[in-house]
Amino acid sequence: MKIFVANIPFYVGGVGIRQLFELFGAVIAVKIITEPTTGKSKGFGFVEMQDNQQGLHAIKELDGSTIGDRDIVVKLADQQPEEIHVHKRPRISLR
DNA sequence: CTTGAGCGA
Repeated sequence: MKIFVANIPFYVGGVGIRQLFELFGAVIAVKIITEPTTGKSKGFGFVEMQDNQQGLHAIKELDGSTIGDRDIVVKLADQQPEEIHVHKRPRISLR
């Protein structure tokens, strides 16, 4: 499941957020949105978690929690991944 | 552009 995280302090990067969510389960990917030019964090990002239950649990526990000086916002992302089938076959293309 | 609402290329 995909999770939207906002109000992240600018000095906090992907690793920090990852560690936070790994407290609740396996994290597939973390993406902090950054300014392409400067590379500075926009203060929000996305976390994708393996298990939906753990994801919901993470949202429940982490939303409103405080990192440094800011209360972060954690909710379900608008656009969820296509489908969560455990048997994701690799897409092979031979050249 | 020493900046804080919002959902990414």
